[in-house]
Amino acid sequence: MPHFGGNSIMKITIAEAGNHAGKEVTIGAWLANKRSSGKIAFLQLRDGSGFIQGVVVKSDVGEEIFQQAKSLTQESSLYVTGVVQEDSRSPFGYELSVTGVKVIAEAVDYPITPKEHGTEFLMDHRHLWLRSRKQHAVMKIRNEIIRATYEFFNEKGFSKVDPPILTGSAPEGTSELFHTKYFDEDAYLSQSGQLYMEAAAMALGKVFSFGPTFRAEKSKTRRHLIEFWMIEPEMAFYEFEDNLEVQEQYVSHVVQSVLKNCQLELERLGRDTSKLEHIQAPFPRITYDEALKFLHEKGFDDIQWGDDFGAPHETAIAESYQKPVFITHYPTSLKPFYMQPDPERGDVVLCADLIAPEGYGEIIGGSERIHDYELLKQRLEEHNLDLDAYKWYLELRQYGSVPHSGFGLGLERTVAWISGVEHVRESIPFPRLLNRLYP
RNA sequence: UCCGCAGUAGCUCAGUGGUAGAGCAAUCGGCUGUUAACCGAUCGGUCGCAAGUUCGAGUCUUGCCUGCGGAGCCA
Repeated sequence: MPHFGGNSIMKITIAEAGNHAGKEVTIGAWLANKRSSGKIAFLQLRDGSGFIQGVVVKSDVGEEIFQQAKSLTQESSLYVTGVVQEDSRSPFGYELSVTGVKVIAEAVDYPITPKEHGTEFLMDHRHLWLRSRKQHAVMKIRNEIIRATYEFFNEKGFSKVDPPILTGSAPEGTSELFHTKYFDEDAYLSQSGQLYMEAAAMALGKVFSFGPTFRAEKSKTRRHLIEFWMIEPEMAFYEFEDNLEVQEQYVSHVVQSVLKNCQLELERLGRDTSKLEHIQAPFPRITYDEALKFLHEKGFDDIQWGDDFGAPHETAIAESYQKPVFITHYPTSLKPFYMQPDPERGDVVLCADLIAPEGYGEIIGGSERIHDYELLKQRLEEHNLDLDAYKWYLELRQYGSVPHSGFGLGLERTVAWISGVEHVRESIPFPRLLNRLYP
Protein backbone atom coordinates (compact mmCIF):
# COMPACT_ATOMS: atom_id res chain seq x y z
CA MET A 1 0.00 0.00 0.00
CA PRO A 2 1.19 3.53 -0.73
CA HIS A 3 1.46 6.02 2.07
CA PHE A 4 -1.14 8.77 2.60
CA GLY A 5 -0.58 12.27 3.83
CA GLY A 6 2.96 11.42 4.80
CA ASN A 7 5.89 13.72 4.50
CA SER A 8 6.98 12.56 1.06
CA ILE A 9 3.69 13.15 -0.83
CA MET A 10 2.32 16.66 -1.08
CA LYS A 11 -1.36 17.27 -0.36
CA ILE A 12 -2.79 19.63 -3.00
CA THR A 13 -6.15 20.85 -4.30
CA ILE A 14 -7.47 19.99 -7.74
CA ALA A 15 -7.09 23.60 -8.87
CA GLU A 16 -3.36 23.34 -8.14
CA ALA A 17 -2.88 20.11 -10.11
CA GLY A 18 -1.44 21.90 -13.14
CA ASN A 19 1.55 23.00 -11.05
CA HIS A 20 2.40 19.39 -10.16
CA ALA A 21 2.40 17.61 -13.53
CA GLY A 22 4.39 14.37 -13.41
CA LYS A 23 4.49 14.35 -9.60
CA GLU A 24 2.75 12.05 -7.13
CA VAL A 25 0.27 13.97 -4.96
CA THR A 26 -2.62 13.37 -2.59
CA ILE A 27 -6.01 15.06 -3.05
CA GLY A 28 -8.79 15.16 -0.48
CA ALA A 29 -11.93 14.77 -2.56
CA TRP A 30 -15.46 13.45 -2.94
CA LEU A 31 -16.47 10.91 -5.56
CA ALA A 32 -18.89 12.72 -7.87
CA ASN A 33 -19.38 9.68 -10.12
CA LYS A 34 -17.50 6.65 -11.40
CA ARG A 35 -17.35 4.39 -14.41
CA SER A 36 -15.55 1.10 -14.58
CA SER A 37 -14.85 -1.90 -16.73
CA GLY A 38 -13.03 -5.13 -15.96
CA LYS A 39 -9.57 -3.67 -15.92
CA ILE A 40 -9.90 0.13 -15.73
CA ALA A 41 -11.95 2.49 -13.59
CA PHE A 42 -12.60 6.22 -13.90
CA LEU A 43 -13.24 8.21 -10.74
CA GLN A 44 -14.85 11.63 -11.16
CA LEU A 45 -13.36 13.57 -8.25
CA ARG A 46 -14.27 16.98 -6.87
CA ASP A 47 -12.83 18.94 -3.95
CA GLY A 48 -14.58 22.31 -4.22
CA SER A 49 -11.65 23.87 -6.05
CA GLY A 50 -12.45 21.93 -9.21
CA PHE A 51 -13.10 18.58 -10.85
CA ILE A 52 -10.56 16.01 -12.03
CA GLN A 53 -10.77 12.45 -13.31
CA GLY A 54 -8.82 9.74 -11.51
CA VAL A 55 -7.83 6.76 -13.67
CA VAL A 56 -7.34 3.42 -11.92
CA VAL A 57 -5.64 0.76 -14.07
CA LYS A 58 -5.86 -2.78 -12.66
CA SER A 59 -2.53 -3.92 -14.07
CA ASP A 60 -0.81 -0.92 -12.41
CA VAL A 61 -2.38 -0.94 -8.94
CA GLY A 62 -3.13 -4.61 -8.40
CA GLU A 63 -6.29 -6.55 -7.60
CA GLU A 64 -6.90 -5.20 -4.09
CA ILE A 65 -6.81 -1.45 -4.87
CA PHE A 66 -8.69 -1.97 -8.11
CA GLN A 67 -11.56 -3.81 -6.41
CA GLN A 68 -11.65 -1.11 -3.73
CA ALA A 69 -11.87 1.60 -6.38
CA LYS A 70 -14.66 -0.27 -8.19
CA SER A 71 -16.72 -0.53 -5.01
CA LEU A 72 -16.54 3.17 -4.05
CA THR A 73 -19.94 4.82 -3.68
CA GLN A 74 -21.08 8.21 -5.00
CA GLU A 75 -20.16 11.16 -2.71
CA SER A 76 -17.92 9.12 -0.41
CA SER A 77 -15.04 11.24 0.88
CA LEU A 78 -11.55 10.06 -0.03
CA TYR A 79 -7.86 10.72 0.03
CA VAL A 80 -6.74 9.84 -3.47
CA THR A 81 -3.04 9.51 -4.25
CA GLY A 82 -1.76 9.51 -7.80
CA VAL A 83 0.48 11.04 -10.43
CA VAL A 84 -0.79 14.20 -12.18
CA GLN A 85 -0.77 13.62 -15.95
CA GLU A 86 -1.37 16.17 -18.64
CA ASP A 87 -4.09 14.75 -20.89
CA SER A 88 -5.79 16.37 -23.85
CA ARG A 89 -8.85 14.13 -23.36
CA SER A 90 -9.70 16.00 -20.16
CA PRO A 91 -11.59 19.31 -20.39
CA PHE A 92 -9.56 20.41 -17.35
CA GLY A 93 -6.30 19.45 -19.08
CA TYR A 94 -5.09 17.05 -16.39
CA GLU A 95 -5.91 13.61 -15.03
CA LEU A 96 -4.77 11.76 -11.94
CA SER A 97 -3.16 8.37 -12.52
CA VAL A 98 -4.28 6.78 -9.27
CA THR A 99 -1.87 4.77 -7.12
CA GLY A 100 -3.97 4.50 -3.97
CA VAL A 101 -7.33 5.40 -2.40
CA LYS A 102 -8.21 5.82 1.26
CA VAL A 103 -11.87 6.15 2.18
CA ILE A 104 -12.50 8.81 4.83
CA ALA A 105 -16.27 8.29 5.11
CA GLU A 106 -18.47 6.10 2.96
CA ALA A 107 -21.69 7.63 1.59
CA VAL A 108 -24.60 5.20 1.35
CA ASP A 109 -27.46 5.78 -1.13
CA TYR A 110 -26.68 9.39 -2.08
CA PRO A 111 -30.05 10.83 -3.13
CA ILE A 112 -28.99 12.88 -6.16
CA THR A 113 -28.13 10.30 -8.79
CA PRO A 114 -26.44 11.19 -12.08
CA LYS A 115 -29.80 11.42 -13.83
CA GLU A 116 -32.43 14.11 -14.20
CA HIS A 117 -34.42 15.31 -11.21
CA GLY A 118 -37.35 17.63 -10.65
CA THR A 119 -37.16 21.06 -9.05
CA GLU A 120 -38.98 20.13 -5.85
CA PHE A 121 -36.70 17.16 -5.20
CA LEU A 122 -33.56 19.17 -5.90
CA MET A 123 -34.72 22.07 -3.71
CA ASP A 124 -35.50 19.64 -0.86
CA HIS A 125 -31.88 18.50 -1.22
CA ARG A 126 -30.39 21.94 -1.82
CA HIS A 127 -27.66 21.25 0.78
CA LEU A 128 -26.46 18.39 -1.45
CA TRP A 129 -27.45 19.86 -4.82
CA LEU A 130 -24.83 22.59 -4.28
CA ARG A 131 -22.20 19.88 -4.86
CA SER A 132 -23.24 19.36 -8.48
CA ARG A 133 -21.15 20.73 -11.31
CA LYS A 134 -23.75 23.24 -12.47
CA GLN A 135 -24.56 24.61 -9.03
CA HIS A 136 -20.86 24.76 -8.18
CA ALA A 137 -20.31 26.85 -11.32
CA VAL A 138 -23.13 29.27 -10.45
CA MET A 139 -21.77 29.74 -6.92
CA LYS A 140 -18.28 30.45 -8.30
CA ILE A 141 -19.74 33.07 -10.65
CA ARG A 142 -21.70 34.61 -7.76
CA ASN A 143 -18.44 34.81 -5.82
CA GLU A 144 -16.66 36.42 -8.77
CA ILE A 145 -19.41 39.04 -9.10
CA ILE A 146 -19.04 39.88 -5.40
CA ARG A 147 -15.24 40.01 -5.70
CA ALA A 148 -15.43 42.26 -8.77
CA THR A 149 -17.93 44.50 -6.94
CA TYR A 150 -15.54 45.14 -4.06
CA GLU A 151 -12.70 45.63 -6.55
CA PHE A 152 -14.66 48.16 -8.62
CA PHE A 153 -15.88 50.31 -5.73
CA ASN A 154 -12.59 50.19 -3.85
CA GLU A 155 -10.73 51.35 -6.95
CA LYS A 156 -13.22 54.19 -7.41
CA GLY A 157 -12.66 55.45 -3.86
CA PHE A 158 -15.89 54.13 -2.32
CA SER A 159 -16.07 52.98 1.29
CA LYS A 160 -18.16 49.98 2.24
CA VAL A 161 -20.73 50.90 4.89
CA ASP A 162 -23.09 48.45 6.55
CA PRO A 163 -26.65 49.69 7.13
CA PRO A 164 -28.80 48.05 9.83
CA ILE A 165 -30.96 45.03 9.07
CA LEU A 166 -33.40 45.60 11.94
CA THR A 167 -35.23 48.85 11.32
CA GLY A 168 -37.96 50.77 13.05
CA SER A 169 -39.57 52.37 10.01
CA ALA A 170 -40.34 51.45 6.44
CA PRO A 171 -37.89 52.94 3.91
CA GLU A 172 -40.53 52.64 1.19
CA GLY A 173 -44.23 52.41 1.76
CA THR A 174 -44.93 50.01 -1.06
CA SER A 175 -43.52 46.58 -0.34
CA GLU A 176 -44.64 44.21 2.37
CA LEU A 177 -42.24 44.15 5.31
CA PHE A 178 -41.29 41.29 7.58
CA HIS A 179 -42.50 42.18 11.02
CA THR A 180 -40.70 41.20 14.22
CA LYS A 181 -40.37 42.39 17.80
CA TYR A 182 -37.53 44.53 19.12
CA PHE A 183 -38.08 43.83 22.81
CA ASP A 184 -41.30 45.79 23.41
CA GLU A 185 -41.22 47.75 20.15
CA ASP A 186 -42.23 46.78 16.63
CA ALA A 187 -39.39 46.26 14.18
CA TYR A 188 -39.01 45.27 10.56
CA LEU A 189 -36.37 43.45 8.53
CA SER A 190 -34.68 45.81 6.10
CA GLN A 191 -35.95 45.89 2.54
CA SER A 192 -33.34 48.50 1.56
CA GLY A 193 -30.45 50.23 3.25
CA GLN A 194 -30.74 53.26 1.03
CA LEU A 195 -31.83 55.91 3.52
CA TYR A 196 -28.96 54.96 5.83
CA MET A 197 -26.56 54.97 2.88
CA GLU A 198 -27.61 58.57 2.14
CA ALA A 199 -26.55 59.49 5.67
CA ALA A 200 -23.29 57.58 5.14
CA ALA A 201 -22.62 59.42 1.87
CA MET A 202 -22.85 62.74 3.75
CA ALA A 203 -20.12 61.40 6.07
CA LEU A 204 -17.85 59.45 3.68
CA GLY A 205 -18.65 60.85 0.22
CA LYS A 206 -18.92 57.72 -1.90
CA VAL A 207 -20.21 54.59 -0.18
CA PHE A 208 -21.65 51.20 -1.03
CA SER A 209 -23.37 48.50 0.94
CA PHE A 210 -23.71 44.79 0.35
CA GLY A 211 -26.20 42.87 2.40
CA PRO A 212 -29.43 40.91 2.62
CA THR A 213 -32.85 42.45 2.15
CA PHE A 214 -36.28 41.02 2.84
CA ARG A 215 -39.58 41.40 1.01
CA ALA A 216 -42.68 39.69 2.34
CA GLU A 217 -44.33 39.73 -1.07
CA LYS A 218 -46.33 36.85 -2.45
CA SER A 219 -44.24 36.91 -5.60
CA LYS A 220 -43.90 33.67 -7.44
CA THR A 221 -41.83 34.18 -10.56
CA ARG A 222 -38.36 33.27 -11.77
CA ARG A 223 -37.16 36.77 -10.83
CA HIS A 224 -38.26 36.91 -7.18
CA LEU A 225 -36.88 35.78 -3.83
CA ILE A 226 -38.17 36.57 -0.34
CA GLU A 227 -34.60 37.13 0.91
CA PHE A 228 -32.08 38.51 -1.55
CA TRP A 229 -28.83 40.45 -1.58
CA MET A 230 -28.42 44.02 -2.81
CA ILE A 231 -25.48 46.23 -3.57
CA GLU A 232 -26.45 49.83 -2.83
CA PRO A 233 -23.99 52.61 -3.72
CA GLU A 234 -24.72 56.21 -2.78
CA MET A 235 -22.66 59.18 -3.91
CA ALA A 236 -22.55 62.78 -2.63
CA PHE A 237 -22.35 65.48 -5.31
CA TYR A 238 -23.39 62.97 -8.03
CA GLU A 239 -26.28 64.10 -10.17
CA PHE A 240 -28.54 62.05 -12.41
CA GLU A 241 -26.15 61.57 -15.34
CA ASP A 242 -23.15 60.85 -13.05
CA ASN A 243 -25.20 58.11 -11.46
CA LEU A 244 -25.91 56.37 -14.78
CA GLU A 245 -22.23 56.45 -15.70
CA VAL A 246 -21.24 54.68 -12.48
CA GLN A 247 -23.89 52.06 -13.08
CA GLU A 248 -22.87 51.20 -16.63
CA GLN A 249 -19.19 51.10 -15.70
CA TYR A 250 -19.90 48.90 -12.71
CA VAL A 251 -22.07 46.40 -14.59
CA SER A 252 -19.55 46.27 -17.44
CA HIS A 253 -16.71 45.63 -15.01
CA VAL A 254 -18.60 42.78 -13.36
CA VAL A 255 -19.48 41.10 -16.66
CA GLN A 256 -15.95 41.41 -18.03
CA SER A 257 -14.47 40.05 -14.78
CA VAL A 258 -16.67 36.96 -14.95
CA LEU A 259 -15.74 36.44 -18.62
CA LYS A 260 -12.06 36.67 -17.69
CA ASN A 261 -12.01 34.63 -14.48
CA CYS A 262 -14.83 32.09 -14.87
CA GLN A 263 -14.28 30.60 -18.31
CA LEU A 264 -14.62 26.98 -17.17
CA GLU A 265 -17.77 27.77 -15.21
CA LEU A 266 -19.46 29.61 -18.10
CA GLU A 267 -18.59 26.71 -20.40
CA ARG A 268 -19.98 24.17 -17.94
CA LEU A 269 -23.23 26.14 -17.81
CA GLY A 270 -23.39 26.26 -21.60
CA ARG A 271 -23.57 30.08 -21.46
CA ASP A 272 -23.43 31.84 -24.83
CA THR A 273 -20.54 34.16 -23.96
CA SER A 274 -20.86 36.11 -27.22
CA LYS A 275 -23.91 37.75 -25.64
CA LEU A 276 -21.76 38.90 -22.69
CA GLU A 277 -18.63 40.01 -24.53
CA HIS A 278 -20.14 43.23 -25.87
CA ILE A 279 -21.56 44.28 -22.48
CA GLN A 280 -19.42 47.44 -22.32
CA ALA A 281 -20.32 50.98 -21.30
CA PRO A 282 -22.09 53.09 -22.43
CA PHE A 283 -25.52 51.49 -22.28
CA PRO A 284 -28.51 52.76 -24.28
CA ARG A 285 -31.04 55.03 -22.53
CA ILE A 286 -34.64 55.70 -23.34
CA THR A 287 -37.14 57.77 -21.42
CA TYR A 288 -40.39 56.42 -20.07
CA ASP A 289 -42.20 58.46 -22.73
CA GLU A 290 -40.10 56.96 -25.53
CA ALA A 291 -40.55 53.47 -24.12
CA LEU A 292 -44.32 53.97 -24.01
CA LYS A 293 -44.33 55.17 -27.64
CA PHE A 294 -42.22 52.14 -28.62
CA LEU A 295 -44.64 49.77 -26.87
CA HIS A 296 -47.65 51.35 -28.57
CA GLU A 297 -45.92 50.91 -31.93
CA LYS A 298 -45.30 47.27 -31.01
CA GLY A 299 -49.03 46.81 -30.47
CA PHE A 300 -49.25 46.97 -26.69
CA ASP A 301 -52.54 48.84 -26.32
CA ASP A 302 -53.05 47.73 -22.69
CA ILE A 303 -50.92 50.51 -21.23
CA GLN A 304 -51.15 54.29 -21.05
CA TRP A 305 -49.15 57.19 -19.59
CA GLY A 306 -48.95 56.80 -15.81
CA ASP A 307 -49.10 52.98 -15.84
CA ASP A 308 -46.10 50.97 -14.73
CA PHE A 309 -44.47 48.54 -17.15
CA GLY A 310 -45.14 44.85 -16.56
CA ALA A 311 -42.82 41.95 -17.26
CA PRO A 312 -43.94 41.52 -20.92
CA HIS A 313 -43.35 45.23 -21.55
CA GLU A 314 -39.88 45.20 -20.02
CA THR A 315 -38.96 42.12 -22.02
CA ALA A 316 -40.18 43.70 -25.28
CA ILE A 317 -38.04 46.78 -24.63
CA ALA A 318 -34.98 44.74 -23.60
CA GLU A 319 -35.24 42.54 -26.69
CA SER A 320 -34.57 45.45 -28.99
CA TYR A 321 -31.12 46.03 -27.48
CA GLN A 322 -27.95 43.94 -27.26
CA LYS A 323 -26.97 45.55 -23.95
CA PRO A 324 -28.77 46.38 -20.71
CA VAL A 325 -30.98 49.43 -21.27
CA PHE A 326 -31.80 52.33 -18.95
CA ILE A 327 -35.42 53.43 -18.81
CA THR A 328 -35.40 56.96 -17.37
CA HIS A 329 -37.77 59.71 -16.23
CA TYR A 330 -40.72 57.69 -14.92
CA PRO A 331 -43.91 59.48 -13.83
CA THR A 332 -43.55 60.77 -10.28
CA SER A 333 -46.64 58.88 -9.15
CA LEU A 334 -45.01 55.50 -9.93
CA LYS A 335 -41.91 56.06 -7.83
CA PRO A 336 -41.01 56.45 -4.14
CA PHE A 337 -41.21 59.76 -2.29
CA TYR A 338 -37.47 60.52 -2.21
CA MET A 339 -36.77 60.90 -5.95
CA GLN A 340 -35.71 64.27 -7.37
CA PRO A 341 -38.19 65.82 -9.84
CA ASP A 342 -36.94 66.63 -13.33
CA PRO A 343 -36.31 70.43 -13.21
CA GLU A 344 -37.79 70.76 -16.69
CA ARG A 345 -40.88 68.63 -16.02
CA GLY A 346 -42.53 68.31 -12.64
CA ASP A 347 -44.48 65.18 -13.55
CA VAL A 348 -41.43 62.91 -13.98
CA VAL A 349 -38.45 62.13 -11.73
CA LEU A 350 -34.70 61.77 -12.31
CA CYS A 351 -34.65 58.00 -12.01
CA ALA A 352 -33.55 55.04 -14.09
CA ASP A 353 -34.24 51.33 -14.09
CA LEU A 354 -31.63 49.15 -15.78
CA ILE A 355 -33.23 46.26 -17.64
CA ALA A 356 -31.03 43.23 -18.32
CA PRO A 357 -31.10 41.50 -21.72
CA GLU A 358 -32.64 38.07 -22.37
CA GLY A 359 -35.71 38.56 -20.16
CA TYR A 360 -33.93 38.72 -16.78
CA GLY A 361 -35.76 41.91 -15.91
CA GLU A 362 -34.79 44.92 -13.84
CA ILE A 363 -31.37 44.49 -12.22
CA ILE A 364 -30.91 48.09 -11.02
CA GLY A 365 -33.24 50.78 -9.75
CA GLY A 366 -31.71 54.16 -8.99
CA SER A 367 -32.28 57.90 -8.87
CA GLU A 368 -31.06 61.30 -7.87
CA ARG A 369 -32.46 61.98 -4.38
CA ILE A 370 -34.34 65.05 -3.24
CA HIS A 371 -31.91 67.30 -1.38
CA ASP A 372 -34.27 70.22 -0.71
CA TYR A 373 -35.68 70.12 2.83
CA GLU A 374 -39.07 71.69 2.08
CA LEU A 375 -39.74 69.51 -0.96
CA LEU A 376 -38.80 66.31 0.89
CA LYS A 377 -41.04 67.24 3.81
CA GLN A 378 -43.88 67.93 1.40
CA ARG A 379 -43.42 64.53 -0.28
CA LEU A 380 -43.40 62.70 3.05
CA GLU A 381 -46.69 64.36 3.90
CA GLU A 382 -48.17 63.53 0.51
CA HIS A 383 -47.31 59.88 1.10
CA ASN A 384 -48.83 59.99 4.61
CA LEU A 385 -45.53 59.01 6.20
CA ASP A 386 -44.77 59.66 9.85
CA LEU A 387 -42.57 62.77 10.06
CA ASP A 388 -41.20 61.72 13.45
CA ALA A 389 -39.92 58.42 12.04
CA TYR A 390 -38.19 60.30 9.21
CA LYS A 391 -36.89 63.13 11.39
CA TRP A 392 -33.28 61.96 11.10
CA TYR A 393 -33.63 61.56 7.32
CA LEU A 394 -34.96 65.12 7.00
CA GLU A 395 -32.07 66.41 9.11
CA LEU A 396 -29.67 65.30 6.37
CA ARG A 397 -31.27 68.16 4.38
CA GLN A 398 -30.98 70.64 7.23
CA TYR A 399 -27.24 70.39 7.79
CA GLY A 400 -25.31 70.97 4.58
CA SER A 401 -27.52 69.20 2.06
CA VAL A 402 -25.92 68.40 -1.31
CA PRO A 403 -27.16 66.83 -4.54
CA HIS A 404 -26.63 63.08 -4.32
CA SER A 405 -27.61 59.94 -6.16
CA GLY A 406 -27.52 56.20 -5.73
CA PHE A 407 -28.87 52.90 -6.89
CA GLY A 408 -29.50 49.32 -5.84
CA LEU A 409 -28.40 46.27 -7.80
CA GLY A 410 -30.12 42.93 -7.18
CA LEU A 411 -27.33 40.38 -6.88
CA GLU A 412 -29.34 37.24 -7.65
CA ARG A 413 -30.87 38.63 -10.85
CA THR A 414 -27.40 39.69 -11.96
CA VAL A 415 -25.98 36.24 -11.17
CA ALA A 416 -28.86 34.56 -13.01
CA TRP A 417 -28.40 36.76 -16.06
CA ILE A 418 -24.62 36.36 -16.32
CA SER A 419 -24.77 32.61 -15.56
CA GLY A 420 -27.70 32.07 -17.88
CA VAL A 421 -29.72 30.08 -15.32
CA GLU A 422 -33.47 30.26 -15.77
CA HIS A 423 -34.50 31.03 -12.20
CA VAL A 424 -33.02 33.18 -9.40
CA ARG A 425 -33.52 30.31 -6.94
CA GLU A 426 -30.34 28.74 -8.39
CA SER A 427 -28.31 31.94 -8.01
CA ILE A 428 -28.29 31.95 -4.17
CA PRO A 429 -27.04 29.07 -1.99
CA PHE A 430 -30.21 28.62 0.07
CA PRO A 431 -33.14 30.43 -1.55
CA ARG A 432 -36.02 31.68 0.55
CA LEU A 433 -39.13 31.31 -1.58
CA LEU A 434 -42.84 31.77 -1.05
CA ASN A 435 -43.29 28.18 0.12
CA ARG A 436 -39.77 27.29 1.16
CA LEU A 437 -37.91 28.04 4.39
CA TYR A 438 -35.94 24.73 4.44
CA PRO A 439 -33.20 23.71 4.03
C1' U B 1 -54.34 36.46 -4.20
C1' C B 2 -55.74 35.13 -9.47
C1' C B 3 -55.16 31.89 -14.04
C1' G B 4 -53.17 27.23 -15.99
C1' C B 5 -50.69 22.36 -15.30
C1' A B 6 -49.22 18.29 -12.31
C1' G B 7 -48.88 14.47 -7.99
C1' U B 8 -47.93 6.37 -9.92
C1' A B 9 -41.11 2.47 -7.28
C1' G B 10 -35.49 6.18 -3.97
C1' C B 11 -35.42 9.53 -8.85
C1' U B 12 -37.60 10.76 -13.98
C1' C B 13 -41.90 9.23 -16.24
C1' A B 14 -45.61 5.89 -19.27
C1' G B 15 -50.25 3.79 -18.17
C1' U B 16 -57.94 7.37 -20.34
C1' G B 17 -62.71 1.90 -16.83
C1' G B 18 -60.78 -4.74 -16.75
C1' U B 19 -53.79 -8.82 -13.73
C1' A B 20 -49.07 -2.14 -11.56
C1' G B 21 -45.05 -0.79 -16.14
C1' A B 22 -40.14 1.28 -18.24
C1' G B 23 -35.38 3.77 -17.72
C1' C B 24 -32.07 5.29 -13.96
C1' A B 25 -30.35 4.38 -8.75
C1' A B 26 -29.21 0.10 -5.42
C1' U B 27 -27.33 -5.31 -5.30
C1' C B 28 -24.73 -9.34 -8.23
C1' G B 29 -22.05 -10.59 -12.76
C1' G B 30 -19.42 -9.01 -17.64
C1' C B 31 -16.33 -5.49 -20.26
C1' U B 32 -8.80 -1.72 -20.87
C1' G B 33 -10.37 5.20 -22.30
C1' U B 34 -15.28 5.91 -20.01
C1' U B 35 -17.74 11.19 -20.34
C1' A B 36 -25.69 10.95 -17.62
C1' A B 37 -20.53 4.80 -20.11
C1' C B 38 -22.49 0.16 -21.87
C1' C B 39 -24.56 -5.28 -21.58
C1' G B 40 -27.24 -9.24 -18.50
C1' A B 41 -29.86 -10.48 -13.97
C1' U B 42 -32.11 -9.31 -9.13
C1' C B 43 -34.60 -5.99 -5.85
C1' G B 44 -38.17 -2.27 -5.67
C1' G B 45 -45.64 0.09 -5.06
C1' U B 46 -50.88 2.88 0.83
C1' C B 47 -51.02 5.14 -7.72
C1' G B 48 -50.97 12.79 -2.75
C1' C B 49 -55.40 12.57 1.09
C1' A B 50 -60.80 11.95 1.81
C1' A B 51 -65.51 10.93 -0.01
C1' G B 52 -68.53 9.49 -4.26
C1' U B 53 -70.11 6.96 -9.24
C1' U B 54 -69.44 1.78 -11.02
C1' C B 55 -69.89 -5.38 -11.10
C1' G B 56 -64.94 -3.19 -11.26
C1' A B 57 -61.23 3.27 -10.35
C1' G B 58 -54.18 4.78 -11.16
C1' U B 59 -58.00 6.15 -14.92
C1' C B 60 -64.51 9.32 -14.01
C1' U B 61 -66.87 13.25 -10.19
C1' U B 62 -66.36 16.57 -5.77
C1' G B 63 -63.49 18.66 -1.85
C1' C B 64 -58.76 19.30 0.39
C1' C B 65 -53.24 19.23 0.53
C1' U B 66 -48.56 19.86 -1.97
C1' G B 67 -45.59 21.41 -5.99
C1' C B 68 -44.57 23.68 -10.86
C1' G B 69 -45.38 27.63 -14.74
C1' G B 70 -47.32 32.52 -15.36
C1' A B 71 -49.66 37.32 -13.60
C1' G B 72 -49.72 41.37 -10.11
C1' C B 73 -45.75 43.69 -6.85
C1' C B 74 -40.73 44.59 -6.97
C1' A B 75 -34.31 44.17 -7.33
